[in-house]
Amino acid sequence: MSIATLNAAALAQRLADSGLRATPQREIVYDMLLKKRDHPTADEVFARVKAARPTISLATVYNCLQTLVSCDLVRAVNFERGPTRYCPNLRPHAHFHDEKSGQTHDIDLPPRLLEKVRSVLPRGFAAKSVEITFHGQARHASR
Amino acid sequence: MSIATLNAAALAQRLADSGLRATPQREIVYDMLLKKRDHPTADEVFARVKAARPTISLATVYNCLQTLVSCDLVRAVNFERGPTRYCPNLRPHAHFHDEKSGQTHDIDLPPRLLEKVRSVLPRGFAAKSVEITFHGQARHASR
DNA sequence: GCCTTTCTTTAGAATAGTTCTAATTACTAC
DNA sequence: GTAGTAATTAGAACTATTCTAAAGAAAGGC
Repeated sequence: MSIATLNAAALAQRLADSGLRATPQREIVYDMLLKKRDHPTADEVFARVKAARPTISLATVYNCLQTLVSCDLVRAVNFERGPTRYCPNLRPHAHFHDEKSGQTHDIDLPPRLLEKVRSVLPRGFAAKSVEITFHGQARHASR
Repeated sequence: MSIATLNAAALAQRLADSGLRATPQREIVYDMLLKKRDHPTADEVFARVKAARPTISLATVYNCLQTLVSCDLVRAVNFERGPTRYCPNLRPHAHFHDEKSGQTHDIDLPPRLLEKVRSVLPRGFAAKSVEITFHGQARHASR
């Protein structure tokens, strides 16, 4: 069984859990995110998917991305008011946004640190999620 | 000397440092941010300023806010793709975004914690800034 | 297997927030 | 005062995204 098939099965399961259907569009969008994990925008995903399935529409790409986010298979990432970027990395991690190159890097977060960060919240604040973003410059242009 | 006068003087100084002029528009926009620190959007600032100076334009409010941000007197805060919010709190702090009420709360960050967070960056990553955002619900609706 | 219902996709219009443009107005320095 | 620069203004333009309405695909009941 290929990796793609495995992913497709996992995707179908997650979708079913939310009462949604597995469709070719959802599968291909998810596959593209897994294949090149460079935090693409919806437009970039659209371009990549279109190469393999020219009839797909931008609206569908937006729909699929939203669906994947709502199934917790993909994270939506925002820097300032730039276009939303999509990230299939599900481990707890922060993002490093390189202001020169525009590239985004995942930075793994040790669970203990996340706990420490959460612990600064005063009584009465219940956080569902914590987002940590670095802005700066990375020495190595690629990754 | 009143507080507003002090602020105006501080603002004028900061602007001069950047080779910019102190204008009534910049002063009033800054004053409004200091007066009600509820992380208003540009539109909200526009409405508040307009009450005191009806001839101001939305474009000017955007210009002034950008100027204040570039002078490091104000921080721009973004949640997902919502409108940018503005915050005159210059101490290092995180933001708690209450998903129910839409309110934003400042959460002070101990310098040691910020250091710890920065220390997760691998060699080669030079962060100019770190942003920490909590999403969830706060017990007390007001603040 | 057909029919109904529900879900999904699609193209294009619409929207929100922000920035741009070009003209006017206000300062500042000489 | 005049020249040169900076700031403001109204409205157009722009970008990323969502909405709308119609068409297409899949699933369940019988």
